[in-house]
Amino acid sequence: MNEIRTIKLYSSLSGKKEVFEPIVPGRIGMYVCGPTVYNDVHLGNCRTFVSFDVIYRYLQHIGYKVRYVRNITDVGHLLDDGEDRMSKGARLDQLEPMEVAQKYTVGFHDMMRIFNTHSPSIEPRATGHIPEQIAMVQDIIDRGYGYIKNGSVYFDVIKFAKENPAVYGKLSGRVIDELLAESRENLKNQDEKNHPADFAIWIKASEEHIMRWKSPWSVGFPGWHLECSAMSTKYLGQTFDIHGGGGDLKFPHHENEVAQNFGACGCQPARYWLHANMLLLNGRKMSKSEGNTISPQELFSGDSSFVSKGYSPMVVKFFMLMAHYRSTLDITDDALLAAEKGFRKLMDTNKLLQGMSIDPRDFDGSESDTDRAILQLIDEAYQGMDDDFNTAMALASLNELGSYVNKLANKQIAAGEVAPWVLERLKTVFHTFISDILGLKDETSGDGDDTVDGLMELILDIRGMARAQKDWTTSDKIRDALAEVGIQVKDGKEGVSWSKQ
RNA sequence: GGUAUCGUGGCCGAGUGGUUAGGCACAGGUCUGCAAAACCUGCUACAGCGGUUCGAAUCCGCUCGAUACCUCCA
Repeated sequence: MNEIRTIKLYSSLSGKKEVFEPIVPGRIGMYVCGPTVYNDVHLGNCRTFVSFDVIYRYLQHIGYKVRYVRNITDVGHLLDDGEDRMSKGARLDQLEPMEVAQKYTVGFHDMMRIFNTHSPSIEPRATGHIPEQIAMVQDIIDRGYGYIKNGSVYFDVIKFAKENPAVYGKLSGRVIDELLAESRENLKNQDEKNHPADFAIWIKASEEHIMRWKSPWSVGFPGWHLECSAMSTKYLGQTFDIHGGGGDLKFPHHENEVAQNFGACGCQPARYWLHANMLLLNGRKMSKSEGNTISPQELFSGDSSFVSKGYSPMVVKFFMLMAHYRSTLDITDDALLAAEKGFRKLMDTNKLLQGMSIDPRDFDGSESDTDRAILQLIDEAYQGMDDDFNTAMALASLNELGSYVNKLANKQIAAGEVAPWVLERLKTVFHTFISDILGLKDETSGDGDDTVDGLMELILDIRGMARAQKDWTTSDKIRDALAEVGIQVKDGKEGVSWSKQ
């Protein structure tokens, strides 16, 4: 068994990069906050889940057994008026809450498939874990951090923060004194909470509320942050390795999650907290109300004033991976155009590489500078991933490796300069990074379509014959006609190849 | 207002106390029947102002700007 590579990751809890050490050697428990299924999936959501998908894939690639839990939240998010989000959606659409949840869950899964992400190991639903949530509310009450008001249960943030000053606020950088000060002013517009910073963990359902369950305190429903605490505990244990999510969940969601877990068990839920950063559109945050937004579908179809054309899902994914997951990423048409070209080039290079072989008789038997450079770049690709999953760095190395591939194909590097085993290693690494780690796939080439491949072979063969006779009219006609249907013919030193644009 | 993060060349975007990130675009070249593709070369930047240092774009301070969070939000 190979030794697992040492990786570093940036944890929001400590605010710095740390060397990752699993609780159980060789195994990782990772929890990522999934979507609330009351709406079509947001593009920013896609970036977060693509980021964690790559993290999941890489951890597995380097040898960890990973249990990846990503929830579906189908209850528990409150609106301003206290109405549950799910039931509001239900009323508007005249659907059962579960119907709404089902519809958007399916849509979410479709989108994740379009982005070629792996399914989590477990995808628990909040409504499927009501008993666990009720049990956790009881634990919190038993440990003195919950109080009951008219059938609802609230988490006593002030008491918790005072008794655990090193815990509350650490993740999001909140200052407890400020929390206390701020509150006095707000004390007048009181609701049931003792303090504005407190939050509901169980809510008594009003008469017309459709989603309701029996509990010791009332017929009601669980609070918004509780499902993640309860489900992560159930499937990964009280303390697990990695907790992830979008950066905007840091506060209050994750901070309160920590408080709940700590309040229930006296321990930190996760050792490392990872947060993916936001997506911007033309330098500004995406906002529906300001019209500064684009949906995944609009991005794919080009049906939006923000883009000049449609971009395929893999181009969008590649674009996301060109940036580090912890940086904000600005979507612009120019940037997407650049990503599209870069992606196609990488795919073409990979295709070229996978078809290459070196005749051992050409190999001069010595290790060359080229060999060393290639091995060095491969190492750098891995180092990039080891360093907080820096996909941008890994892609930069792949691009540089790609230039060697092309040079080799163009005979600008002699075949004898690359050792056969180095070429094999390069082929494996390229394929591994593109398919297994980054989860990219070539969506434009013939993709094993024998009919298309056969036809293209015939067409290019005829063109070759025409060219041999210097019949430029015929050969150019073929080239131009193919270009019109989006097929680019590439005349190389080693013969003709083609790719779909 | 409070709290964070960030501000990199024409565009996007890594990185970082002293050495070329990478992609796209652009210019020149090689190759080619022509073109495309590919390859080579060039464009060498780190918001502004101070400070620390032998040396800072990288550390510190201030200013300006951006983004996020401050109980809807990936």
